[in-house]
Amino acid sequence: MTDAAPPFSPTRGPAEHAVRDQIVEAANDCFAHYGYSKTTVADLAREIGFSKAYIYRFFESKQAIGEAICGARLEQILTEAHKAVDAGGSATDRFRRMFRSITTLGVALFFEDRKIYEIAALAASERWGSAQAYSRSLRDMIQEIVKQGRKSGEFERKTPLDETVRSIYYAMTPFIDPLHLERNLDLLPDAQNEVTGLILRSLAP
Amino acid sequence: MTDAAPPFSPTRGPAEHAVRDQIVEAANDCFAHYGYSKTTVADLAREIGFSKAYIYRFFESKQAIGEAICGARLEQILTEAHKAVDAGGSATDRFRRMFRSITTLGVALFFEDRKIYEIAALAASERWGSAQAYSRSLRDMIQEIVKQGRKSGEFERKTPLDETVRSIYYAMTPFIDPLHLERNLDLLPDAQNEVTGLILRSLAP
DNA sequence: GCTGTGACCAATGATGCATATGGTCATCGT
DNA sequence: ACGATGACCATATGCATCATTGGTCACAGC
Repeated sequence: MTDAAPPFSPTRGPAEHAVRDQIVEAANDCFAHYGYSKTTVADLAREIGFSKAYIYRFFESKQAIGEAICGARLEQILTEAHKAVDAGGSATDRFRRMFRSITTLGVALFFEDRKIYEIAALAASERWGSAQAYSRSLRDMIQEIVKQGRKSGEFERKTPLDETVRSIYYAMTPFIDPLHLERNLDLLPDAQNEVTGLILRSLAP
Repeated sequence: MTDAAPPFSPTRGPAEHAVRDQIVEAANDCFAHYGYSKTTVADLAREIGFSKAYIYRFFESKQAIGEAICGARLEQILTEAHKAVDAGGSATDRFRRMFRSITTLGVALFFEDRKIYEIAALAASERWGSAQAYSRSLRDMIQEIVKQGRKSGEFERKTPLDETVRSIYYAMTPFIDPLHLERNLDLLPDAQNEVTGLILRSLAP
């Protein structure tokens, strides 16, 4: 198991360090307040009382800081989704709750923390590591549910697992990917439920 | 049956008129060459040897011209897709060919007529009438296939037809919508086949 | 009534430039 | 070896200015 740290975001310097945390904290505040692009590295430096150069001892670039913020928030969503999944029930129920919580949390992020959402959208459009890690985790989650459903006889077992998982993920995309989600807000929650239905029908044995 | 004309694009003046055709032709050339945004209405006017003001006797706006161009091209794609569908076979085969031809033609447009593709992307992102008409036609096509598959006993009949059609359409989105398609080029053709599989499994009786 | 236009306006866009910004480095103090 | 920085550079960004552009209208010739 890899630890809490995102698999790979271009970072440097000591991984555990008070100053690193300070930077992340300041970035969280500033990015959420003024947005990623309008926050300068100098702003962050001033905020924590160090020089700009020092920040670059801990992060390779401004983007790396953005990835850390974005990645943390996405992991938070994943954690909540996992909670929803772990609440038990059939694989069908688990899938429903998983999908539903992911989009609900995405929408919440959009309305309650727009500036952070924008970072996530940027991460998605530029394929940042944090976004890739997020989608990989999501596919892992789907895989777990499908595996369980197959074991319990709830889901079909003919289609290769990988293929099943990927195709489900693609079908979910319009309600998962920040770039798509914000364009589909007016379709919620109906469209999402209908796609859930389609996916579950496709899993029927 | 509504005629060849797109259901509603803000147009005006006589529907059949040599000058209208000239405008469309010039627009086709200029847009394809220089792009929609870099072609000015004055350019089109010069091209056909009339004044700019005269153009506005036939089109309510520059966008309306863009919609005409875009709409025509999208209808062309639909026509080709229809051909592929009408080639016969089971509903499954029909669906496969339909989906495949739509994305293939989309990709072809992207590589062979980038500038026109960009108009389509713009139309999608701004929800132009031509884009809406396209998606409606697509849903109609899906519906026809599903209906046929249901009649022949190939597809399940429990789910409401409308819901089935919409959910299939959503699942196809990543490979249909210009905005999504160009971001997913690297996944083709595998991902598309996998989603096709998922959709067909969901239709199993 | 139909064909056709030049003059005109508000708003959007290019253009050029000063400033700000991301990022590096040599260096200093401990 | 670690903590920390100011000076520095190339590029990106904001900004003020001015030119284009989308769009309208009153009017002219037939």
